[in-house]
Amino acid sequence: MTVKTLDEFGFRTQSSSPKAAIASSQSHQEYRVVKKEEKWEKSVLEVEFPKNLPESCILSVTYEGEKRAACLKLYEPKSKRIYFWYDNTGHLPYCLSNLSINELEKNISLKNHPGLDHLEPVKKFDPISDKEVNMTKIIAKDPLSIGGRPSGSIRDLIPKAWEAHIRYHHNYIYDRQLFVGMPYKIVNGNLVSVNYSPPQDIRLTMEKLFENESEEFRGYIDSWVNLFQCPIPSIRRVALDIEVYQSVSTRIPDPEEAKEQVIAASLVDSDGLERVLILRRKDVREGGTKVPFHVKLEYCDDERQILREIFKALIEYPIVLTFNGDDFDLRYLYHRAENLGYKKEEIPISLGNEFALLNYGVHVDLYKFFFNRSIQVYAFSQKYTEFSLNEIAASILGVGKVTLDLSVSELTYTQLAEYCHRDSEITLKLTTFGDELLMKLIMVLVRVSRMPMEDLTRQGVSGWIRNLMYFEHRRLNYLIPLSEDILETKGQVASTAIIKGKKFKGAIVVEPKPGFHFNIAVLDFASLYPSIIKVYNLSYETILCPHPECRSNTIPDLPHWVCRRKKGLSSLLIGSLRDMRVRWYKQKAKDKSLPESLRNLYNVVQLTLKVLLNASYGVMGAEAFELYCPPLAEAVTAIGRYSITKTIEKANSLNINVVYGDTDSIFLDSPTQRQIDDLVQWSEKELGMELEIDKFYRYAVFSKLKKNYLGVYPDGSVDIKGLSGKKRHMPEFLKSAFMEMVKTLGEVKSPNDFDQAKVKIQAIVRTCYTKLKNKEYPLSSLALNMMISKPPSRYTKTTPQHVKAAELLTKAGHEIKAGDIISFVKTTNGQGVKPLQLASINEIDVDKYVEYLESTFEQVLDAVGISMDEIMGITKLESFFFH
DNA sequence: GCGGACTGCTTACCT
DNA sequence: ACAGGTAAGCAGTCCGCG
Repeated sequence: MTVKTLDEFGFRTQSSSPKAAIASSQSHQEYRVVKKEEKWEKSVLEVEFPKNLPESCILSVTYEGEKRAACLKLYEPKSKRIYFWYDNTGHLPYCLSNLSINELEKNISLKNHPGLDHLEPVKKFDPISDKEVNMTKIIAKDPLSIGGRPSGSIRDLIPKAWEAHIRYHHNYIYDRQLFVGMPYKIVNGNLVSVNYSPPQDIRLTMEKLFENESEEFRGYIDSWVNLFQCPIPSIRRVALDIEVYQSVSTRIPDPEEAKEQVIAASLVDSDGLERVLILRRKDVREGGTKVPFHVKLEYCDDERQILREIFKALIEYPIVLTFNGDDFDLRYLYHRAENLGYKKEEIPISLGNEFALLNYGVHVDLYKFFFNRSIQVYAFSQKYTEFSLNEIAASILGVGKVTLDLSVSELTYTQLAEYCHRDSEITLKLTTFGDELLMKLIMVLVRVSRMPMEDLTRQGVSGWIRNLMYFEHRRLNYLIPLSEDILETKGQVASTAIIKGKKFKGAIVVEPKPGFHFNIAVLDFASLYPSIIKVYNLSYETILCPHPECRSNTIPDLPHWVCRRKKGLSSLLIGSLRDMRVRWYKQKAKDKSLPESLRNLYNVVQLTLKVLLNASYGVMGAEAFELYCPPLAEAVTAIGRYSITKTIEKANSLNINVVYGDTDSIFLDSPTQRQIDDLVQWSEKELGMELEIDKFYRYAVFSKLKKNYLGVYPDGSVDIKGLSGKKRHMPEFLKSAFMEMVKTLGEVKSPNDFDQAKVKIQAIVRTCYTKLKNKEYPLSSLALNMMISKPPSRYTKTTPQHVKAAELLTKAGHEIKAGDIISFVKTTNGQGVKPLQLASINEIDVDKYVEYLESTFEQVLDAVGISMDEIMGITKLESFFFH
């Protein structure tokens, strides 16, 4: 029997899937896993099914096509295994119509639809009109009948269908109000929630912290505390990586064709087992490196043996980790197995167009998760800037991939083993470092977003927030609105963006006061936009609400008004999450009096909230977001502009000199503690916003440019924002010269020290200049490294320099794909650029590099009263004499 | 036929 | 497929010019 089909995901359907014999909840055997050795040979898993299951955690919810039922994947921590539970409540897919049953019954094609089960009247609360509405629930036998078929789906047969776009397995979670990531039991075949209650001291602290909030708001806080405090089980898992023979070394093997042999695979698990499977081949060179002692090297004469061992792991481990397994490893294995004569039901993988899922456990593709911008920026503070396993592992773990001089096909067995092993070793480590930070982050995100782990790790933050909001709609029996209806009733934006092509006005950037300023205090609003959403009751249903009496409750700078009668959903959700982070988790994460493990946990929650909160405003202004509401997004930024403007006015009235500010921050020149306190109190009282000291600089340097400055902390470390010398694409020689200058500026303690610094900086520039002129820098340090964001052929409007270089590379036989970093140098001949790989030192355009040197240093030096022209004048003169 | 003024494209950054 | 605002460098176009 099959485990599930993936129609629900909108996948290309595999007609059948591997034979994981799983009894239904009606089964009466004891729960235990039976591995039959003879079955293993076919990679077939047999599980006798639990009628009872001790406390287990829901990792995932899917739809099982053959059983026509939702299926839960539960992780039981003692046996460290996954158990399935199928819905036994008779839950069916449905959508909603505003037509009555009578009206719908006149619709012949609906009435005769083979997938139609029955019709049912329901009352829903419509948040847009703020009224109860009568609707009809159209209940179907299977999800595809509602929607998803190219034609003839129920949702296409009626004039307007609500909630028909929601994936069935998500819908099931909402209707059952399932807490994914939380503990449940199976008792007599039924799913039973295990109640968790946080320790009393935490409950009391929360009560105290939020005693002034409404009961409604406190309700949200309570439910979050449960989710965040409930212990997270450590989940048994394995990292998988395969190597494929390459006939042409620059060509990546095609996973759809899977023509070449799988020559190696490694499986590194969380219990310390590390295996490498190596295919014996002809003509493999002898020798090579030593593979670490603890790694189990297994030579296989037949490629099928390798696949069999991998498939065994795929039906054994609750979580399988890969790096790009969706697009490569699992896809390749699937088609390779087919090519080798495996039947579909013998392969424990289900392929979709974009995903590769497992029939037993949960496949987490770490590439997808790390690629998520929110994770990159907010959870890892931009620690990694490229998305290769090597880059990510090197910057997070300090260990990268094994570097190869040859292609994998040319390696000796042990070299190949070492290479392959390292990949899965670091893949696993990405989930174990920092006390399993990443797994915990995923689990907490699963809990907050109420989303299955497979979906969560593959979707963007807008998907998470949508799911969270939908879940809440269902809890309150709110009709989930159609995006088009929000847009129609909430109309157009009222502000104009400064940038062409943008939809509405954004934040204010204060004109910096050029020069250096000693003793700078930087104040900012704690989570400005989420605070605004909370304090101003912003939500798609409260902005421009239908009540005449609310029209006077307007937003500064805009004609929009906000509801007075009712609290907005997103205001409550985002507001409560914001408060949890600011008032509790952020502080606890820093509390040195707590044991490290606890602090760690608080940090995970804090980071999770950061990710969600930072995106909460952005999604409201993103067309692809299902609850997209432009007037709401522009209201947030308008109130933001109002807040910072009023705060600057107040600061000025307190005689504080504001030298710079951006969106939610203000830079104050030598304020007294008293002045700061006054300002903070004023903000709390007049704006209802928490203004706090973010950082303090011994001195800061501003040019006339916005978003460009340098701040020196009291300990001499330097904060650099926006300056060219720090930008990723700048050549290495320039970045290191720039950093030398920065270090010199870090030593400046008082205005008088600039004279001394000037002498040192002059020397730095001189050295750099002479080395350039004498071509003493290695070619690679002269290379600009720029990302190519789309394939070279898609640049139709202009051909930027890095694309020219990419074209030259393509001609030379390299494959260039979107996201690649193109390294190129400036040359005097040809098109003015050449890819690093094809250039030589004597065609370098030295003058161009001198220009870069000048402009980069100028950004900082002009502001501290050091003239770059003067330095360059002297430098050029000197170098003239030296020649 | 050429150079300056201008606009637009692209990337990288800030909040 | 979270937003808008800013900067640098370059590509491409237009216009004037005996």
